[in-house]
Amino acid sequence: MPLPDKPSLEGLEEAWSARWEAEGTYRFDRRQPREQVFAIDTPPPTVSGSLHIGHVFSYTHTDTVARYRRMRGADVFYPMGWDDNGLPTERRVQLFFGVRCDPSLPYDPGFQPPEKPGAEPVPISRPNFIELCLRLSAQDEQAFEALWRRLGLSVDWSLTYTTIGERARRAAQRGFLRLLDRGEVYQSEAPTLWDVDFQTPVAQAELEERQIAGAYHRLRFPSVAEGRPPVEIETTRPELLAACVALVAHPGDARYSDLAGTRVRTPLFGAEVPVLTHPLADPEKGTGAAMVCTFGDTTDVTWWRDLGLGSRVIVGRDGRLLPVQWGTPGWESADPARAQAVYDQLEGQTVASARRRVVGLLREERALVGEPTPITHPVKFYERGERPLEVVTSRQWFIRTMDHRDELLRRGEELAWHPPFMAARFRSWVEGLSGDWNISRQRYFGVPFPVWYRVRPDGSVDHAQRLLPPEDLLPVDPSTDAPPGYTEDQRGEPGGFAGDPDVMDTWATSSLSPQIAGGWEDDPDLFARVFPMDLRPQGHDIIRTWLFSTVVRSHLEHGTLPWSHAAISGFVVDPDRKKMSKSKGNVVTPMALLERYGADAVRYWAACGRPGMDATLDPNRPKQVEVGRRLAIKLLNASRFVIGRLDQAASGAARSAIRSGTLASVTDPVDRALLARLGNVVDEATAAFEGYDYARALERVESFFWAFCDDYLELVKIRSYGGDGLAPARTASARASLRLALSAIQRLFAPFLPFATEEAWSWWQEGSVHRAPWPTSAELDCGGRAELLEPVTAVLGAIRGAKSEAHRSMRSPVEEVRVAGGPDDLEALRLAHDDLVAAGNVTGTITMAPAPSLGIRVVLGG
RNA sequence: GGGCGCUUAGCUCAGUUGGUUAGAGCGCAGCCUUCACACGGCUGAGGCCACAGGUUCAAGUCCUGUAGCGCCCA
Repeated sequence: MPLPDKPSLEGLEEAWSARWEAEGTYRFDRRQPREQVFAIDTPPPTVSGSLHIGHVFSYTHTDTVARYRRMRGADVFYPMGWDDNGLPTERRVQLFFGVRCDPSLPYDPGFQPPEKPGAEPVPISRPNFIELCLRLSAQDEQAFEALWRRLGLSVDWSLTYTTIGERARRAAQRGFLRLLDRGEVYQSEAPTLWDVDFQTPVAQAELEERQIAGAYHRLRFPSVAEGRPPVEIETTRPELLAACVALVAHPGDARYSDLAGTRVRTPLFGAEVPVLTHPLADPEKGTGAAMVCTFGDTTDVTWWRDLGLGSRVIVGRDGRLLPVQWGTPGWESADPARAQAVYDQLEGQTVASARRRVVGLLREERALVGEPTPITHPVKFYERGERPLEVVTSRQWFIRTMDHRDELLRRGEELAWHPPFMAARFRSWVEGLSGDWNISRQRYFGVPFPVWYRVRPDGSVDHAQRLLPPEDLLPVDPSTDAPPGYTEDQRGEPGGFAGDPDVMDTWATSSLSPQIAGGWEDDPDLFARVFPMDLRPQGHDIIRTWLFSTVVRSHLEHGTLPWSHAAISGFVVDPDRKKMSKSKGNVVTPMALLERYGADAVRYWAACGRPGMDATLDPNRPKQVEVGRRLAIKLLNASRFVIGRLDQAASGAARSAIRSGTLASVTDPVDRALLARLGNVVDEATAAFEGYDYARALERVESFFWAFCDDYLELVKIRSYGGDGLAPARTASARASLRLALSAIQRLFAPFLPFATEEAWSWWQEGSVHRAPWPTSAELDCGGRAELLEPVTAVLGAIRGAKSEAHRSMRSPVEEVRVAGGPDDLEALRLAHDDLVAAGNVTGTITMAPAPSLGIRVVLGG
């Protein structure tokens, strides 16, 4: 390819991504044995969201490592997945098409969504709804892929998977059935955090605490025994009074030591409840005593469990108060008729309006002490939800994690974390686990549980009588498929079957990403070549979710870690150090940046971010991106210059001799010193990459490159031209050194600036730079001494400084340079004498005198 | 409340077993339109390395404590 007159970054992305795709540059070669493979468990982005700059940031980190490994000769398994499974897609489909899923409707094969979403969502069947989910996520995936290609990710696009695709469904259902078979998954009626808007349970990992405004209501509970004083408690949820089953105080709280074990009556409802002690009762909060309800929050669940209390459930899944019969077992009252009369005013109300009503009633009964005190307090929310979570009791599937905590902690220690301190995130999460992993979701667009139940003769579902499919039938959808041995007309009929209506939590599927991408059981040959994988790259925000759940699944299914290394990326924050988020409105769209500055520039900025460290980005003035763009352009220009020098050799034979010039041609000490210094840089960059520290590698290479351009190129420029009075061997030495250095520099930058390096490489080399071998210090070793360059560049700098201070042109002549220094310095300067004279345009002499330290004086010519 | 991270030039950040006079880029100032590069280049100014103790011949680096910021978990 000819050297361009004026190199440019414009258009490189389109041209080279097309070429890489056509030539299969990043194709995984599945014939390679496991030892040759470097397998990456790439995070599948949620396609219904939008790709933001944080994605670009962390995926670039991974890509630099992938490219490094490929150049080191590894066969890199680097698939992309799309996480289309789950709630975000459902929400997007509902809004985009104006529909809602009604599972009771039959499938309509001819259904077309409305042109424009109407005011009222159109109810459609579950299969129709899922079709729309698939349709929309396919569109989103295309947009995502285009962005990734633009960014230059060296992904093998033939390996792409989705978390709702057939392979994923089969893997998730197979994984579920195997855990069920081994007793590691179980079904249970249990208190569960529930989002009343999303109508779904929420796992511990999806929780978020928010500070919200509330009020302490001080309630007076009369003692059952005559003559004893009442007990006062403070609560933020007076509407749950009917659900109160006990009062608790801290065992060390002297105020309540006499009362523990006595009984009190609930106001309004007259239910007799015990006063108990528990260490979780906080003596600092309110009166020190609290009421235990079934259930106001997770602490209630703990008290209820630890103290073996009965339950009075009053909040339904719709967030409204359930019907209750006072005076029946479990609902005892000193005055059942009155309790019922009170409760009848509350039944069917939302918790918020029930609260107002209860407060009014308490006030009338003088059971409310004083006025409510406004406070802000932490309340648990679903991370995507808008209303506080309720605790409801329902039938859910759980994967056992509590039994395996110690083993999981050991897995965490076994894993190599980059940076190492991220291991603490995993450890503290596992140590703090409070329950097994709830994997049930009452949603539609997810992997269904592959389970049916027998229907009793009376038409009720017998959850104990499960009907399971054999593995070779997977994936199944129990809502449309009949279990083996049954026909569809027996669905819901006495003696027939009923499908499990739930789908799995998204993490229950994406926790199998290594298995899905690696072809677990579907393609045993592939799986053996890639699993366990080498690297899991991801953000630190999902250590407790994705990383944790992947470790759990691999541990339980394969008895191993899913990968040996975890590389954790930080966040992108705005100039005020605020995390970028949609709600703050400080999100940066990556495509605009890529179009404006080019992919290499954006990648440079990303690769400057140390592993695990947050990076700042000012979208109005992305300075590091601008620096990256300058660097990429500089690389093109420097390449053009060096390659142009090589081409200056007149005859074709001489040219090819120079192009293939070997270390043997490098005879000049200055050139040898340069290659020695570069060899050190290669070693440092290699060591940094081996430790997954791409940022350090980049920093080393970049600082060498600037010095190479500023000093070395200037020093040998004249000599590399050859000509009058120059020994041909000295010119040949400069050219060979330039050639060797440029080749190494281009390869060192290739993981960071894939487009500019590939472009410049194509001007003079065969094949892709991304398939070229990573440089080694051995290929640059010609016995040079790197230190030699230091006094030489110091003198060069002094000459430039003198001219700059005198406001002279850099080409202006130098009359005399007087150098004082140690023997090594002076020896180095003697060796570089001719280059210094040429580069500095020294018309007079360079004189040298011995001295303890280096001193330089420059006398400019007239 | 517990854990983790950060605090170095106006800004963004390097600084890896402790070792000369603490680095880079941006920004700023000045200069150079030089035959790779004006989408440039060169030169320069600018720092009590958050604070207080300690270990050491020697501390930005190790230890202890304090403060501020951020994240995670209660």
